[in-house]
This record gives sequence, C-alpha cells and structure tokens, in this order.
Amino acid sequence: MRMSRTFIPTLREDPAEAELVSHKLLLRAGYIRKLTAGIYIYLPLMQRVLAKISRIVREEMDKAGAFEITMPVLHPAELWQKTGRYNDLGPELMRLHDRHDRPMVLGGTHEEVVTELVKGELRSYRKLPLNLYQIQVKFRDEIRPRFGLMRGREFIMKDAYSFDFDEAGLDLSYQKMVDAYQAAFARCGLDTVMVESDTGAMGGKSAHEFMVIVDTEGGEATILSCPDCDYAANLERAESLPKEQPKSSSEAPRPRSAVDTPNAKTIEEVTDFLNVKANRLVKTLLYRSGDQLIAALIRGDRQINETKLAHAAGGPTVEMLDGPTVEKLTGAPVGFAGPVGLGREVTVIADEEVAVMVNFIVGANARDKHLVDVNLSDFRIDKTAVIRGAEPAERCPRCRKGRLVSRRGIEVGNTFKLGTKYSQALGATVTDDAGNERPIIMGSYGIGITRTAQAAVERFHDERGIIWPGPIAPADCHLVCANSDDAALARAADQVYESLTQAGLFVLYDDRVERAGVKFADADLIGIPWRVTVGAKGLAKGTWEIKRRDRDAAESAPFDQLVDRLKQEMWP
RNA sequence: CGGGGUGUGGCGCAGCCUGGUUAGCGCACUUGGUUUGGGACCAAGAUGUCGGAGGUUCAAAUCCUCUCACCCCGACCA
Repeated sequence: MRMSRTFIPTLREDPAEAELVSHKLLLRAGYIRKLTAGIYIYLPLMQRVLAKISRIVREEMDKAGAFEITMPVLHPAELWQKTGRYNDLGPELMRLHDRHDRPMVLGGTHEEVVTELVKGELRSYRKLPLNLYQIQVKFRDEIRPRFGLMRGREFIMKDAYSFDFDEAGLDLSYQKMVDAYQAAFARCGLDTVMVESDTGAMGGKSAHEFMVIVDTEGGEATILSCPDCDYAANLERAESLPKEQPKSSSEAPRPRSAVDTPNAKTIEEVTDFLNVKANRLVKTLLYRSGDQLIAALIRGDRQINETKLAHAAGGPTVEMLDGPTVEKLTGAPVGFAGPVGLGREVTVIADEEVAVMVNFIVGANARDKHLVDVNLSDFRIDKTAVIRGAEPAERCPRCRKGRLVSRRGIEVGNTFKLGTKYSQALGATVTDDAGNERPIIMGSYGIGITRTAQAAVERFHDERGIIWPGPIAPADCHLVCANSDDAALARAADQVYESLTQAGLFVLYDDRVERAGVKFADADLIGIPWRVTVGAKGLAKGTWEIKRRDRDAAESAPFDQLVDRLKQEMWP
C-alpha cells in the first residue's frame, strides 16, 4: 500500500469535534471521517482494521460451531410490534415508512428477525442446538451520539443467536460463546474483564459484558471487581457486603419526636444541623414505576441504585418524581419526605440495611421538620431488598474477603441468556420427544466491531499517536523512505517494499515526496507496530533501521537480513 | 427533550461586544527555487453564498427574529 496512492488524510491539528483521545486520533490519523452526527465513513486504514477484527471474530465463532448468515437491515415494523419492542424501545428504534406507507424499522439488533427465520424452519428438538451469527451494520437512533465510533448511530456489530431445547443446553451454548469471546479478544491483543450486568431492555435472566479496562476519559462504565476472586460486575449490577453495621442496631428503641430543621433539605445540611453522622439518617426517595408510586428508603450515607430498585419494584424502570408531585404526596417540599404516615398508595421499599436500624432520623413530611428516634414500628415497610449501590472498598459478595476495587472500562461485547421471550412472542417452538410444542430457549451475543477498534486505540496510544496491537493493525510494517526525492534511495526503498511484500508482510509504504520528519510524525500517528526506515546513511553502511512503535530505541539490520529479522520479531 | 456553546476558504481559529466600503491569520494546497533523518525556508499564487431565510439600516460576518446543523453537560445506551 503506497501512501502516495492511497487515501490517508492525516491532520496536523486536533479536530474541534472530538473529545476523546481515541476519537481524535482516529480522525487525525486518517482512519475515519464523519458524515453526520454519529455516522462515520471508514477510510482505507480503518477498513483494514475492521476486516482484521471481523476475521478473528468470525474464526472464533466458526470454531464455536456457529454459522454465519446475513440478515436485512430494514425490517417490517410488524415483527417488532409482536415482541412488544416497537413500543418498549422508544425513539432509539429508527422508524420509517416505505412507499406504500407500510411501517418499517432499521434493525438495531436482530432477535426478531432471526427468531422469525428459525420459527419457520425448525420444527423438531432434534435440530437443536443451533447458533447463527452475522457481522452487520446496526442502526440505533441514539439520543446523543458521541465519542466517534463509541456511541455512533450506525455501527458494525457481530451478533449471534443460540437456540436450545432446554436450560442445560442454553448454559452450554452460552459457555461456548463466552469462551469464544475470550479467545477472540485475546487474539485481538485486548485484555477484557467479564462482568455481570443487568439485562435491561433485552429481557432475559442473566447477562455479562466484556470490558476493556482503560484509565482514560474513554471509560464509559464503572466496574467493581474483587482482587481475591473472579467476581466482577458493572456498577448497576454490583453487590457488596456492607463495610460496617450501623451502631444503632444495639440500642434500645426510644419514642420518636419531631425537631425543627429549618432549610435543612440535604443529608449534609441535616447532619450538620443535628450534629449526627449520615448513617443515622434514612433517606426517603420517591419514584414512579409505571403507575406504581414507590418510596425507597436507604441509609443516609448510601447511594440508591435505580436498577436494583426497579427490580425490587417489579418494573422495567423507575423514574424519580418531580418536585410538585413530591409536594402533593408528602405535603412538604422536597427534602423533608419520610416514611412515617405515608398512605397506602405508596409502596415502601426499604434497603436491607435500613431494616436493622434503630433510633434513626427521617423527614417528617412537613416543611422544616425531621423526626428523630424513629423505629421500624413507626411505619410500614412493604418490601425489603438490596437497593443501595455497591461502593469500592466494600467486601466482595462472593468470597466475602476481598475489598472491591473500581475501574473504568469500555464495553466491547455482551452475552444474554434470553430464555423464551422472543420465541414465545413469535411462536418459535419445536416438538419434544413426547410430541409437545415447546418454545425454543434463546441466547444472544454481541461484539461491537467498530467499538472494539476504537477501544483498542483508547487503550493503546501515546502522545504521538496510536499504537495498534499487531493482530489488528492495518498493516504489519510501515516502510519509510527518508527521502523519496533521492532517486537512488527511492529505488532502494522500492526494493525493500518488494521483498517485504514477497515475504508475506502487508506493508504501508511511505513513498511520498515529504520531509522525513513529516513521514515519521505520520508513522507515529498511524500506529503500525513496526517501522522500517530506508535512509541515506543506512544505504552507505548497508543497513536499514527497524523500530517498534511502542519503544524508543531503533536498531539496524543489514540489507540481506532485514526480512528475516522482521519476520522473526513479528512471528517468533 | 432540558441546559450551555459553536457555525467565517480543506483543517484550526481571529474579527462580532462598539455595523463602515479590498474579511484576516496559522496549517494544508498550486508553481518556481533552495533544502532533505523528527511536522523546512524564500518567492509568487489560488481558494469565502461569513450555516440558511427574513428583517432593521444609507450600509450587516457584526444588530434583531426565525430556522438548520454540529459540539459539550444531563436523561438513554453496545
């Protein structure tokens, strides 16, 4: 690939539109260009990176016994109406109409289509298990696209769907995908952490995410993991053992009384005013889940986890009530809500920590008043659950020893045990050995191909540019002719290009008439793991220079040994 | 959708507050020359519906109204 001929528009300055390092670098190094918000063109270098990632993923999927197909991007809306997701997903699902005014959608994922396909063709349990996958463009009309390929509206994803007869089969299929994922990411040169995650809008009962750990702004999600065992979960899902039990649990209950707390609305204001610690308070947070009203009780020093609360409430999501609604419900401005005296129309869900507290402080449901020495007998709790968020340094819920540590990561893959949500809705059943119709048990498994590429850049770069892991780099070697205006040197470089190519390397050859400094700067920016420099001094001495992108030192190799040396370094 | 911000040559920006007649700078680009291992130098040159529409005014990149696009924060999410 001669740089003088191909299309690698590098930029000297950071584009104004980019915030993240990886986004800036992909633009600056000439990998991508934006067409419109959240939609990108992949330029020749990017195309090669994506092809390499896709190839690795494809090989691992094939090895795991999955079969590649290609499904349409445009789907009839009817299919999505049947599973209920046409309504559940909201405007993120891109809706449009064809010329006959028939409602259509752009596929953001393909559970509906693949289930519809299998429904017509799989009649017997004998045909199971089956796993079908594709590498395809997906479209999600994100509320707010950002970070380049990280949260684009159009992106490339590998999505696989497993079909099993029973739970045991699903477990097996799931494990195969997990193994394939770990192999695929490892082959891409990326360390990933597999974390437990929430199933969200996908439905289903169990899910994991594969995260690339980064220490930059690009870490979109926080994960908590245990250094002593293999427990890891994203923040939404993570659980923990509490750091300490509230001391109040050993006290004798006292009768409650009201105190004035003028303008003390926040936990901090109340603790300052009453001169107590936050863990003696109980926060009352008011939510709505569907048409159900919820009061969530949580210790003052804790954070609520809305995902857990939603699970406890039995709804898909919860939404905090706005100020006026809170006022109507409690008779007091926001900041003075409490559980005592709340009506039956409100479901009271208490965190398990609250359920052991004694003589605590709550809002009085009256302006500028709190109640002290409140006890569980003073009000009604409809349900007790873990609804607080786990925090770093708390103990691991699995091994009960390790202290959880917090890290940030980029999600590059996910796996869901879907169960029968889609097969039931679409009537995808097989006949069992007794002749009964049973819904197929499904799993779904995604890898963001474009996102993986950007995650690699976010993970591997320095101040000069990208440092690709070898297996997904757009080329094996970057050949720089230090002075392409020098005919003798240019001829020598052409020969090196020939012999490297002959040896089976894919070479990006900088044969442009540019100054050496420009070429080196572009080489660092583009980030190919190996650089070979053909220069005048070397020509005189009979050596060419070899340099790794991730190291400062360069070394020289005699002409006739160059190819072997490189091959040996690259594939030892 | 709420809050904030930006649209001026391919890219990055200044000019706008305080309207004024040829709209400027750096980079990139073209031509010629010198230079040639870490983003060269000299000379000459090309490139603008100042996001769009309407309005105010003798006069609008600049003021007003509407509109579109993009970016950042939030809700959402792979």
